[in-house]
Amino acid sequence: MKATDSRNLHGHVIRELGKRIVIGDLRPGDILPREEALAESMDVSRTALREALKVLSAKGLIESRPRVGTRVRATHFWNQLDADVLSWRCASMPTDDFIEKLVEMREIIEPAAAAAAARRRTAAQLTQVDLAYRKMEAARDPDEWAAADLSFHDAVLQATGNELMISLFSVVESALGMFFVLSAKTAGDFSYSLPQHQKVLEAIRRKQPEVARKAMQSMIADSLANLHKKRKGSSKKAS
Amino acid sequence: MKATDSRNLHGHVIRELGKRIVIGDLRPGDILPREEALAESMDVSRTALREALKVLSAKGLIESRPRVGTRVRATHFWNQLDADVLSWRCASMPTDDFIEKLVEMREIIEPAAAAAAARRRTAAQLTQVDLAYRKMEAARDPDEWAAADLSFHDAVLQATGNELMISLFSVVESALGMFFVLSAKTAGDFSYSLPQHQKVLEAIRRKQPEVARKAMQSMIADSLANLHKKRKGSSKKAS
DNA sequence: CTCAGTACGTTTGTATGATAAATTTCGAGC
DNA sequence: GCTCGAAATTTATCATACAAACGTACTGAG
Repeated sequence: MKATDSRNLHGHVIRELGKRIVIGDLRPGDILPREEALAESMDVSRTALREALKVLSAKGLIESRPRVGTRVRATHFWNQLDADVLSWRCASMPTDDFIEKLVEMREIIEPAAAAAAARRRTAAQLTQVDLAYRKMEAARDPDEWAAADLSFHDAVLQATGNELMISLFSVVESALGMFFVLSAKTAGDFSYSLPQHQKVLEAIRRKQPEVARKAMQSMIADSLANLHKKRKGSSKKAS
Repeated sequence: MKATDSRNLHGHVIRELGKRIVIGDLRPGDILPREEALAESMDVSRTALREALKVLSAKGLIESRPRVGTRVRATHFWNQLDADVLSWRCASMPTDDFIEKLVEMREIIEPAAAAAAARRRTAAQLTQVDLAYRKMEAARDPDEWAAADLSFHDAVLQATGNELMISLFSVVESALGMFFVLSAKTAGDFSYSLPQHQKVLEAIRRKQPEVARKAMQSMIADSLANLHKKRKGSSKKAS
């Protein structure tokens, strides 16, 4: 699911430089070495390096000008919603601060998506949500449940018919996934939230936006509380 | 404020190809001409063309593989939240459908942002919101008011301290701006929403998230109703 | 002495041509 | 008919050269 394909050489350069910028190894205002020198130091041709620089430039991380060089741009120019930028940040940030921002985004999107899905869903889209719910019901182990859960939320998003919302969710979700998909799988009783999913499903079936919104809201709140409880427990165990 | 710099040659190629893909002139699954042929047809070198292709590839619009060629990817792979992709769509879509999706995003973000701002604002951030409000109060003409209005909403977003939300809003807002910033300026009494802005400001000052959310919600609802009224009026006049 | 204009050097921008790598397709051998 | 390999095509990468842009510094005039 990675955006940059690291099979390719310039993809590797993109990641390498991108990470160094996002992590803070290269800070805003800094001027990168000349293309020739930089290319040599990374063992690629200037052509390949420039292709990478153009991509980073499109992500808003850098800016190149003749004679002056390539400089790292201020963070408010960065394409924060870019899948790569997000994943690079996730790969570096040890603080919980950034995770909370991601969670906040999820808390905003999902209830709104549930409401929109309840308002505008087609019959086919409802079928997809229903199908995902039944897979959750039928899940016998955490792996199956996690996969079905993901497809449930995905089906709800699809039912909104708003590709901007879908895109936003998928970006945030994949970034968040790096953190607590695993902890979700280690839950003792993985199906505790099944009734709440059912409430969301029924509200969407009956086209009741506000009911769907509330149900999704409480579901996320519970999920977060559960996660916090677990984290507290594990940190206790670790200390 | 454009993301792609059309001063450069490859920037021009990016826009040209990007638009043709987003508009639908080149459809998902289509294979582009060979790089050599494409470069010649656009009067650029293969180097410049490839730099453009890499950027479009990073935006998820295309995918290149040896021997197979460069193909347009399915729309669900597109970086829908990319500033360029969004602006290219806005430049083409004649239907109101897409605008409604943008508005929906705005309706989701802004109340949530107001609530988050009320919860976490610093004193300095409050000062900025207050400053913007006073500029709105002092505005004497629609231009001044529009500028102050924008800085008010921007200040609220900044006060959330969540750069993901800021980035999302700025992308959506700049896309929406293409449409109804103008109609907002043609409003007869441009300051009709001042009391509602004050409510938002006061709620943020007093750190009342839910009050701020409601105030922002009703403000947007009014703004939309006003816009619809105007559009209906103008379409009546046109027919 | 100050300011403006111009020439120069450095760095990115663009072009060209060549070679490598990957992958599909086709053919040969079993 | 099936499998494996060779060939052809297209992208991937490289090397080199020149053009354009933009600071910088120098020079000349006021």
